[in-house]
Amino acid sequence: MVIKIDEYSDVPIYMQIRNQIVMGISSGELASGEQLPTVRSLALEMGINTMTVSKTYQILKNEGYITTDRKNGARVRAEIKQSGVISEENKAELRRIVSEARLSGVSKNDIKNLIDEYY
Amino acid sequence: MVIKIDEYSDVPIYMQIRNQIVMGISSGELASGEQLPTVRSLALEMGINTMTVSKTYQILKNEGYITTDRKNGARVRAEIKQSGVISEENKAELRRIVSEARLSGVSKNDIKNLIDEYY
Amino acid sequence: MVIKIDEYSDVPIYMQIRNQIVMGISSGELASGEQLPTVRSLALEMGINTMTVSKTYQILKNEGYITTDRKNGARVRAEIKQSGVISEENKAELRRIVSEARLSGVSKNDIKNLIDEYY
Amino acid sequence: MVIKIDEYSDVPIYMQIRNQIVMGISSGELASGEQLPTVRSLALEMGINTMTVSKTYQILKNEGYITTDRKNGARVRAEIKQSGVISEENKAELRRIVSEARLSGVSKNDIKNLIDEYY
DNA sequence: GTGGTCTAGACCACG
DNA sequence: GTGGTCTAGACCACG
Repeated sequence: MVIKIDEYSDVPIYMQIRNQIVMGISSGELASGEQLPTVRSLALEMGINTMTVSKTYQILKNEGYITTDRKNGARVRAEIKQSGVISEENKAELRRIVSEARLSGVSKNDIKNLIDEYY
Repeated sequence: MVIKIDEYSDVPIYMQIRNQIVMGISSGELASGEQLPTVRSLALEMGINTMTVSKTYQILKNEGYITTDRKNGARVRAEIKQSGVISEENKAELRRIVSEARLSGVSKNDIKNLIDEYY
Repeated sequence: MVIKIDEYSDVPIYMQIRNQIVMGISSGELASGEQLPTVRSLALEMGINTMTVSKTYQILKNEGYITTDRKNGARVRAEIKQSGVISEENKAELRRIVSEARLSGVSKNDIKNLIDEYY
Repeated sequence: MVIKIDEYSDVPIYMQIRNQIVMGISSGELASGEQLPTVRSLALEMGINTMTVSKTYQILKNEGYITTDRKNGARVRAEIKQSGVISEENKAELRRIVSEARLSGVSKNDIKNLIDEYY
């Protein structure tokens, strides 16, 4: 899986990587149980510091998306806990996006088509 | 229109205000051409720095949502330009949210229902 | 409140500080809404790196014990969410401690007296 | 006695095994003088490194919970020395757990009921 | 002035 | 070899 950093983005690097890995898991590009690159190799590959990648992995681990151990490195977690709900933060973000889309003249159906595309 | 600040949020205050005004315009709570409070009065009312409100208005103006002049103060722009598309940033955010919702076991329809609710 | 680091402990520094702040909040030594030392001042006072203190504050924030913002620094959160239950991790730890105490010849009542003392 | 490793736990494997054996001795599931599996067989059974099991036995021996010799292998120690007190480390841990439970809205009695259950 | 992010580099425990 | 911790130092956004 290719991870790309937008150096001009306001989103911190560790969060950009986190987001792309989450999307990779969701899309199936990263399979359940699949090995992730080591902290060092990913850092080297992306030209960033190991601490930054380490922070990403710790967040993903905390969120229950991956598991890490010193022996095997990081892996996509076999059984990701399903809360069954969208977080309040994400709901607020979704509402903001929908509002902006509406003001830009985007139809409700156009948004729903994007949902279909991304889901 | 009542604007509420979440002191626990990571979203900067100026951005929280900006988002709520945009959502207010989208929902119609803030009518086209409607006068917004002055920077000073809004800052006073919310107990925040005038610089913060000023920054919010500057952004809203740059985004084309409001107009400002010394005579009339800030007003909701009569004709907001409609690009007809969702910004790349918002698309990326939407994709992230959909991915996380999917991994949380939320169905595609549940998300679409939220779109209906927010649109 | 005085925070003390045991440099010979296996518990990481950031976690030692985190634990002491949590205990301070629980005991009331740190009042609701009370200001915590700034990252820089605490780091200086304890002779450790700001990153280490920063990590502590981020964990406490994540756990809902404190709130941080760039303006006011860190404060004990006014309304700490109460799950009403002991985490599985803490239950496992408690069970381990009770088992070891029992094997050391410590009576059930002695342990309960400690609970009274610490609660 | 069945020993189970939680691959998602931050507790090192050698410590997880150590803890379960100690709890097994305390509960009586492992009787006084009972033979423990050999390092090799336990490692094979659990699919882990013999070094890991060896480290576990070394610790248990140092702590006075088991005896080891080349002839008899490892056995639960017949007379485990009873200090009569809880170690300072365990007291600190207990205090942390009680503090967190209290802040989570868990009553003193709920904790004591757990003591009854685990003792 | 505050917390947040990031780097370069180091050492450590686990296995 | 792996992730985890920590330092010294820097720059940034927010307010």
